[in-house]
This record gives sequence, structure tokens and C-alpha cells, in this order.
Amino acid sequence: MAASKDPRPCSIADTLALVGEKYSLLVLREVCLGNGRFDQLVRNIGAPRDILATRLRRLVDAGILAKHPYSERPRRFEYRPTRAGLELEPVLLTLKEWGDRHLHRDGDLPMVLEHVCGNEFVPVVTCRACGDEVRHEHLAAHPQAPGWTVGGPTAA
Amino acid sequence: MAASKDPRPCSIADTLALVGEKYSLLVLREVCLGNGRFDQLVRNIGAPRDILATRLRRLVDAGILAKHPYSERPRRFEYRPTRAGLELEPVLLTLKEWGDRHLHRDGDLPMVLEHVCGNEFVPVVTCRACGDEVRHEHLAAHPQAPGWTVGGPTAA
DNA sequence: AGGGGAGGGTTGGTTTTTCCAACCTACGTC
DNA sequence: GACGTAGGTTGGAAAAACCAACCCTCCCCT
Repeated sequence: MAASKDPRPCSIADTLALVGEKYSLLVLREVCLGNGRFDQLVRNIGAPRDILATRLRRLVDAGILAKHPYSERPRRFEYRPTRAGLELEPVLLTLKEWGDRHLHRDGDLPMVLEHVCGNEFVPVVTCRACGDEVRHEHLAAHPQAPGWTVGGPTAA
Repeated sequence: MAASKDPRPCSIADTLALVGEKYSLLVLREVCLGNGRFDQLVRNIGAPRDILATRLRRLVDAGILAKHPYSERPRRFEYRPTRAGLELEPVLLTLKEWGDRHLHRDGDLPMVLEHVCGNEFVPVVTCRACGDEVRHEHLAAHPQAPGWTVGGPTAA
């Protein structure tokens, strides 16, 4: 499973090591929607049952999901996001937004989110300090590990 | 490559079909940092060269990256994000934020971003309409396709 | 003219994962 | 006592990932 040696140290890579495998983020999507039972996950995600079982174990081990019994005799569980799992929701929201914008330009979205404010929810990523919407040109990257640099201009 | 039949229609799944394979988002990270040359990508990501070549082809086909010649004779390219590619940056930023918070609690982050406002950049996902920071309990999901529902409570 | 290095890949063969259908267990129901 | 439901596990075939080695074009050095 390990790739070549000594890649750039990076929280993105570290996070993807936990949730970057096929189906993992779709599992999180479903549990965030409240569909946390095994057969629901199989149906809604379209994943093979054995792979799904593997992913669920991994996400529980990582503290992203937890099993909640909803029936003793027979013993039945459902999976729910932990607090850490819920904190991954922004990743899902930004992925959804990109897909909505670039892959469904016709306007018939598969899912619409409604915010408590009464409007359709569209995520905007902002700077915690100043509140401005993020723009690539407004960010400067400072690697902390020695030997790792970043390059020049990045515009297309 | 196809999973079982008839999963939930979803922009998240659609987006992950383009950028969800192993290394794809790390490629995007590097090109957003300005490290768009093949050997840089190999070194910084730690991916096998053949897999990387496959991913690059796919990302170019998807309109997320573009090849830019930086030398004729010999012909050399570098990969850069297109506008659509740059618009995926929020996904990277939210992944980074989660990893910073949950995987590097000791405080020694691999990379620090600086916003143009002068402060460390920490992404916050907000509602475009009202500006409030998103919270799971403030969202309601409305699937648009018939037959697809969402479940009950989702709290952990 | 020959050798070496950089850059951007491709190729062949092995190892891992994924996929799929079938099966298993423990109930509860008809 | 046959059938259905929920939540998996198992075995074998197909697909991906992995790795080292190689290729090609050009430049530079001697």
C-alpha cells in the first residue's frame, strides 16, 4: 500500500490516507444524510459488500464513524458520524459544489441543500481572519519541513 | 471500474469519479503550488511514474489540468491547473484543515498558508446567502431524483 | 565522436485490490 | 419449517497499482 519513499509531508495526503480510498467519502455522505445501515449503504453507494465492510472498519478505527446499536436480539447497528466525521462535511460540501457547477451545468442538480436561513445552501470558503472569500492568488504557501519548496506562478 | 448498479445520483460521486483516484488530488495540490513538472510530481507525491502519467492524462482530459510548454527543443511541458482545476482548491483546503486539526494536534503543521490579509489562512465554510459558518444541524437535504430519500437524525 | 545527464515518459512482470456471487448467522414471520 | 431481513464473510476471477528497467530527444562536456 505504501508508495515510493519520502513524499512531501502534508495534511492533505494524511487525510486522504484515511478517507481517500474508493467509496470512503460516499460512506460519509450517506451517514451524514442519516442512512447509516449496511444495506442502505450498499444500495445508495453501489459498493461491493465486502469492500464496504472493509471501509467501515477503517472509518470506525479512524474515529470518523461509530457503530450505534438500534436493536438487541437480533443485534443490529447503524453507523453514524462522530464529531470528527461531521467535521469532514466541508470536504463533501466543496466536492458537491464543484460537481454541481462543472458537471451539472444544465441546472438539474441531483440534490439541493437548504440552509436554516431559508435559502439554498451554497458553500463559500472564506478566510477565518478577514472573512473574504478565498482566491488562489491571495494565498502564499509556507512549507515547514526543510527541503520542501513551492514553485513559481500557478495561473493557467 | 463500474460499481454495482444504480447508486444515488450525486455530485460528490461525480466529482470523485474525476479526482477521487489515488494521487489525483495530490497532483492538484502540487500543480496549485506551482510544481507542475513530471519529475517534481513524482518526487513530491511519491507516486509511481506510470500511475502518475495515467492520472495526468485523465486530469487533462477532464479539463482540470493543462499542459504548458516551457521549452521547445527539447519539447518540455509543465502541468498547470485550469480555472476548473483552481476551483477545486477549496476541496484541498478543507482536507488540509481537517488533517491539521485532527492529525497534527501537536501543532507542528507540515505547511502553513498565509492569506493576503496578513494572517494565517484557515478556511471556514459559510453559507453564500447568509454568511454564517456551516453547521451540520443547519442543513436540510432535498434529493431531486425520485426514489431517493434521506434518513432521520444524524447526530453522533 | 562518445559519454553522461535531464526531462518525460513507456514497458513487462509481479503484487494488491477490487469485484462478484454465493454463503453464513441470528433472529422474526407466515 | 420455509421465507425474509440485516449484516456481514468467503473464494476465485478481473483489474489496478507497483517497481525496475528501458526509451527517446536533446544538451553539454571532452
